[in-house]
Amino acid sequence: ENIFERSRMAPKTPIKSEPIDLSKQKGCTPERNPITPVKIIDRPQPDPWTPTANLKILVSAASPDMRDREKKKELFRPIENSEQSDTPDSLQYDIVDDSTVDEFEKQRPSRKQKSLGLLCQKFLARYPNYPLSTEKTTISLDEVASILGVERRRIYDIVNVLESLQLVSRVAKNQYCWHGRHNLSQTLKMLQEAGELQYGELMTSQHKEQDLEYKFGERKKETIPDSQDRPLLDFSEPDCISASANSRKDKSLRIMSQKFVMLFLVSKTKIVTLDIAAKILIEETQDTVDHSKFKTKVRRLYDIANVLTSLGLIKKVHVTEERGRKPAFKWIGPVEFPEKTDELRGHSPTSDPLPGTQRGACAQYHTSATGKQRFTRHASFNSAQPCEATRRRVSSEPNSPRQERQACIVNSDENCSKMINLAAVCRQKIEEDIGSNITLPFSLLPVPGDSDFCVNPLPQTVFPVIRADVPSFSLPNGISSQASHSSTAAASKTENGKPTLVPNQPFLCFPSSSLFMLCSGLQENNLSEPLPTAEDLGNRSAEAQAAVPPTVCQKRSSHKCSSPSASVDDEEPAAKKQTLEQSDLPLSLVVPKKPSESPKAEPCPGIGCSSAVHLETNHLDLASPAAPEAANKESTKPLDCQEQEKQSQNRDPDEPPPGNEHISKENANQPFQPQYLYVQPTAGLSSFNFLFSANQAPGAISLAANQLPSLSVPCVMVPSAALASFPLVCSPSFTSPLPPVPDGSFSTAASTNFSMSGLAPTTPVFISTTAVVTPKVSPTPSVDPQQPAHPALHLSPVLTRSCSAVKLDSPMCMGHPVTLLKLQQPSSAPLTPKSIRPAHHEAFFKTPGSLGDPVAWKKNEGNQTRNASSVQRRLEISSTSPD
DNA sequence: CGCTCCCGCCATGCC
DNA sequence: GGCATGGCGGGAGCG
Repeated sequence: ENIFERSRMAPKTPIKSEPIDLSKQKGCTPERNPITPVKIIDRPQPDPWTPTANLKILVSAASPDMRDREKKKELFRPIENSEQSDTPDSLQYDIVDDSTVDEFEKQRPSRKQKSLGLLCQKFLARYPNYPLSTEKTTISLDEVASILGVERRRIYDIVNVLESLQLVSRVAKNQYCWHGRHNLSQTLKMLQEAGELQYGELMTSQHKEQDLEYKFGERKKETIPDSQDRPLLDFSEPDCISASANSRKDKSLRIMSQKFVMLFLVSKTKIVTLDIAAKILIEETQDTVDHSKFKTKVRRLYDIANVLTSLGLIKKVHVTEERGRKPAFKWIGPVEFPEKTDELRGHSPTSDPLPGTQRGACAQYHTSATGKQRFTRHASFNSAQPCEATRRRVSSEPNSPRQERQACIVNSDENCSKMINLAAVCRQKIEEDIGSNITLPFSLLPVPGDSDFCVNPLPQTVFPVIRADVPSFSLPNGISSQASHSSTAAASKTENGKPTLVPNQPFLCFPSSSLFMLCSGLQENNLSEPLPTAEDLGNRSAEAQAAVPPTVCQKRSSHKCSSPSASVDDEEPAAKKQTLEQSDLPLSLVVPKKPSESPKAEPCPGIGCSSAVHLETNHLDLASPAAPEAANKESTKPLDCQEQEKQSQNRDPDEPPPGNEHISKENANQPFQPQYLYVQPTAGLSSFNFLFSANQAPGAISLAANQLPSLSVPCVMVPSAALASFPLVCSPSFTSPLPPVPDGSFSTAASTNFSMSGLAPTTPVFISTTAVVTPKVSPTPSVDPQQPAHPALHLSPVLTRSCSAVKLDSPMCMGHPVTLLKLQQPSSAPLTPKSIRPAHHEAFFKTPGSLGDPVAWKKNEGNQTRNASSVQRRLEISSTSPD
């Protein structure tokens, strides 16, 4: 044994070659037999090449114990020790150094050397970050395991995480294909988008963990009712939604990894503490997490974190909170992702290195599809699942149980189709939900300054956001192409500091219960996005949804991070801040301060169901939209961010962070806080509640001048029919003389104008305390302007939160679902869809009756405005009414 | 002592 | 029944 060891040692230097050698492996060599290799020993050695190979063999042969012993022995050797000493603790992340690492490890049996992180580094060192697209590198688990001298089990841990980021994909049994980082940015982008949808604002605002935790728990319950953890993005695995999902908690590690990454991407601070992450990730939405489970989750997170650390995506930090110091991880990877669906990176961008890369397919699909595809709802919908099933089967070719993965890889077409299907489904859903009533109802809710929650992030359920362009709203042309253009254009404009978006302000509609948060800074950006016409909505809805929300989120995040370039700088400060302040809470979720407060409390069964449905759709959406989005919108994002920053600067008062808590803090500091938009999808599309932050300073409003009132939009709530009774309420505070925006602008004038053409009759308009938003109702072709009253009808499906809220609060509410106002022109609002609020929603939904008099509302509003001042004003209809 | 997290048992699922 | 995966958590290394 000793001999072996020695031999190893010696070669080690040469070992460096190993990686190279491995490279040889590239080119999927069939040799590598995908077949389950017989245990290491058996497997034929691919490379006799160097002595290393022999070593490998030996190693493989040797039992772990043997190795350990040997290592230990070696340790004792003086020389070796000296060498070892070199390797301080640092297991550097240098991928390249694997050779050194190897040595160290070998030499030292120490635990560290066996760490998964180190192992991962070694693993990564073996493969090029950006492999030539032409070559395929296959990874044989057994080989790698033997080479690295670890058990296969460990390799699985690594591979699963890598797979979650699409750095590798499973090709066959025991065989993975190395993709490298070509797609990493895309993957991250997708995750970010998905994360925004799921976790929405949670992360953005800095909250205390507790809050987060609670929120998460609640959310999950609500939003994710059924789902266990499904891969948000199932890159390779299509199965997510499909039935297979459940089996074996499939790949929970991968899913966890994705979620974990999502948390970072969504988090403003980019710091996530393990415990929060664990709580969030704990499937059990159900009751409080058991301790044991929590513990287990944390262990898993460590595993994931080690791999991510090796990838250079995160680093460990500590967040000090009141409670004490907590372990946390900070995202040090890319924050901004190029818009392009293509590779952002120089590396083989356009051509997807990965044959099956969904993205590529998606992108393509996207472009072409965006043009205008309409999928029949059912058809698409139906097709979707079948597709997957088919896919699996088909893909199953590789007998590996995980055919899915293969499918992904192998069948790019399938992926594309899948994506398409998803998109179609999304649309359908949107269309259905919104249906004739496409009009986006807005519920204006006064935001109480103190409301705990600002925004509740909806974990998953974000529905596709629909952008409504006021002007173009109905325009057929609007289609995706426009949207993309406009969005980009808008973005660019915004960068210039001009709020050009005006005409097309996107609206986000969230069917189910999604909340949107608007950040002042963000708003502009959001606004910047072109509003799609109604049709666009339908068509693009899926895309838009995915795209929009994310964009918003990013923007928010960008606040701090700001531009990508800036991000780096920002990050550190942010981190510091966090540590210093509290912000350490990596994830800032907007959650009701008190869990108890959260209206959601317990998910109502009914709600759960509804939500569940949504979820699925969402998932679908996520997957599909993401890709397309990237192409169209992403471009805007960065810009947005910048703009935001600019804006923020200009605005001075505005605060970047949307989070309520955030707001609270910020508010304290700054008079004007960002406004939020709340969109509550609870009732499904039928009732949308939008909240606009009330805080806007008049000046902010002025921004609106552009047609992009969004920035300044305070809070607008459009109550349901109940509200109808109320014509429009303008917050008194609303002094800003902003030039009334033509249509949807929120300007005061607008408020007066509120009468929506379509909605006018019933639609009540609400204006937040400070600002008034008038949803313009542009005649939306698809939407029924007139139906505003109907929303209730729609509500039924939506029940989810609203229902819960209703249930909780007052059944009455149920009866009156929120009336939707059609916002034709969301334009004004830079809404970011985010999570939904739980309890608060209730308030929203409450009909005036339940709430009390409309007058009461008004009063409330007035009060709120007074009280709330700049701080977030939430529409707390509930506050007054609830009890 | 608490944070990390290695290690490997064993369940799950597919041949 | 064998094998591939991978969930899981005991318990030990480490600071």
